[in-house]
Amino acid sequence: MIGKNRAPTISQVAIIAGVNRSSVSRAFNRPELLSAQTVATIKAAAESLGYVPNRNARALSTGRHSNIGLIVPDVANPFFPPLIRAAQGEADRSDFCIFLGNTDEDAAQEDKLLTRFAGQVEGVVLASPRLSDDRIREHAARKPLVLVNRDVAGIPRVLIDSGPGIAEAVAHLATLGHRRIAYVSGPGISWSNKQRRIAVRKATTRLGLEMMTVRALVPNFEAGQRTVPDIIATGATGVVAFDDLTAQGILAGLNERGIRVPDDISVVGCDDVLGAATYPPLTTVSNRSSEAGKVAVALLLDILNTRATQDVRYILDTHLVIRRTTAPAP
Amino acid sequence: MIGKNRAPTISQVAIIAGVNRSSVSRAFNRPELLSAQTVATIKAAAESLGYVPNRNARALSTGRHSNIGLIVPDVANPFFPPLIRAAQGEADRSDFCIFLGNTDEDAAQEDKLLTRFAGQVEGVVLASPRLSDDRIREHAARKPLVLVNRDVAGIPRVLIDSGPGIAEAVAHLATLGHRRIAYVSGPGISWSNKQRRIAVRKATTRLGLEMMTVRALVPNFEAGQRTVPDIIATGATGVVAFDDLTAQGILAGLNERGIRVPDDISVVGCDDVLGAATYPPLTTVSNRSSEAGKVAVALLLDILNTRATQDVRYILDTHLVIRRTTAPAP
DNA sequence: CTGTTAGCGCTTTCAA
DNA sequence: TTGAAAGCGCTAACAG
Repeated sequence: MIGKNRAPTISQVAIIAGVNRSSVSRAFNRPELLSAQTVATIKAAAESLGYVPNRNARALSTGRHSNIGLIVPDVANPFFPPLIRAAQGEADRSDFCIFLGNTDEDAAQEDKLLTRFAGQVEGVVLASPRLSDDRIREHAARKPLVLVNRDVAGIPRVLIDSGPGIAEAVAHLATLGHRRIAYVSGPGISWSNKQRRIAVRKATTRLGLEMMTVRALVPNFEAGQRTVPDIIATGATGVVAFDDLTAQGILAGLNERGIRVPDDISVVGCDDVLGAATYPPLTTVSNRSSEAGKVAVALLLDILNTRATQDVRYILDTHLVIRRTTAPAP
Repeated sequence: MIGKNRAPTISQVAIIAGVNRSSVSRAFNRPELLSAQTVATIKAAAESLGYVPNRNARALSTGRHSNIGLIVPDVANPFFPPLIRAAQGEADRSDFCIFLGNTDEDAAQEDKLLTRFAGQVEGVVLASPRLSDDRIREHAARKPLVLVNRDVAGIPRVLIDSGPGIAEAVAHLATLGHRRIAYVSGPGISWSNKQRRIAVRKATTRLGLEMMTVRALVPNFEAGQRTVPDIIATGATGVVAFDDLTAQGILAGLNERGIRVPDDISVVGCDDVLGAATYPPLTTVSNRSSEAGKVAVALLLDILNTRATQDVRYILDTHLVIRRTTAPAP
């Protein structure tokens, strides 16, 4: 029988150290209130038992769990792992643990996880939530909440603004002589998608280009690939895709039909999650998801510390990363 | 001031429902012990307050947290997100929450997280741990532990065996008439690399093929791309790469030089982390990291339920996934 | 069926 | 500088 022995408690330490339980507690939290002698004895006793404070019990009495929740729509979407990793690192610096939640892009699941986390976390970071604004506000009213890539007034949020990057991308295409630009959209509910579509619209209008929209139902490789006929139908020579996965699918679909990139058509991705790992290497918009994760956690921790609500709207700018899927219009 | 209101407690519900606190508890955990009437009243009261049981407090009294830990070396390594996602899904089915830990491939960090999780989780899944066997055993003695891709006798573990998949790959190439096979290796220190190289060696020997090894220093796109001249130099018509990232780099490097895949040369990857997202879609060896995550959690949950130690050694075989980078030898 | 009574492991006044 | 006692929110015998 392994793993069945209960962890040593504060009382056991107290007994073998010959002190009261409260002293043991102090030895760990406010050692300056105790004589160096006592602290030493207690630490030694604790050490000998392999005692490690039960964070759970501590939380019950203090209300401070030193846990935060992190909820993402899809762990396996390459946009999120860097964000998760950075969030994790930032939490770690403050001795916080992270509860990870995966919602499968489902609002109901978000709700479920949020309530399941209740009572175990001090606050949560909600990345790209699918929940309605109202529902988000309700949750925020119960517990500190930081949003990533969702712009709800009054709720602290960190937003990756693809605007500048997209504007650069369109300008880049215009410079290369492209006059008809197709935007291949992502999920309709997504804040990012709306933002990107608008950015393309604005840039094309300003530069006097034509813009068409092609709909990809979900942001992934296959969906991108399937949009290729529609893209061809638009007669566009420049394509801006919702994200890199979609762009990669488009690349594949184009290649399949013998349409050369960038000779016949130029393609720009968004989020730079594939690095240079496509062929040809994808021109794309930088994503900064890792910074977003770090900042979101830092913000949450700050709110937790100051116990003050902050209506922060933290913007991370993006820029264009030119690789080899863009070239002069044919 | 948002997010400062304490969550409603069982006592508040009890008061407005006009019952004892224990009845409220029963209404949620053992409703069959109460009259339907009482349950209804209580549920209504709870609902009106927005009461949700505090899992933390429950855990303190029952010893069951319904939380597990999941520790991985690097969230951003594409091998892990599917594992994490599947683990999460499996835990979710049993209403378990997951603490996620990232160790940056660092044994000390593993230790740290393991103790930080103590008292908050019932057990943990350790993926590809860097800790010593002894240390792992110590941790396993305190709390149920399931290992992924680490073979320590006596500790329940799930192992992904790339051997069969690689053997299939080589056989597949042989069937297609390839006689000279190049293995593009991964990092020398890696256990997986060793395992895979040996598998290629064994299969080529058995089938009477020639095998050459080409060294890629790190397993990524650029390194793979840089091996192309060496690959060409070997005169091999079939290539087995350490992993998909390397294979993708090779694809790009080949394409750059006008060498057609699969017409001129066949390429096989390993780990199937890219799905069909390369062009041409990559023939590769399945990795099953997602199943590993699912199985590991299921195993852990089972151990938790039965409260019995099980010396399980769960092997996940791999197989060849034939896509479009392999064809008859020229 | 439902209330009473002890705790779970730890922190935190309040006294001494 | 240390101990005593109350309590965080919930569960679990034990009565009734």
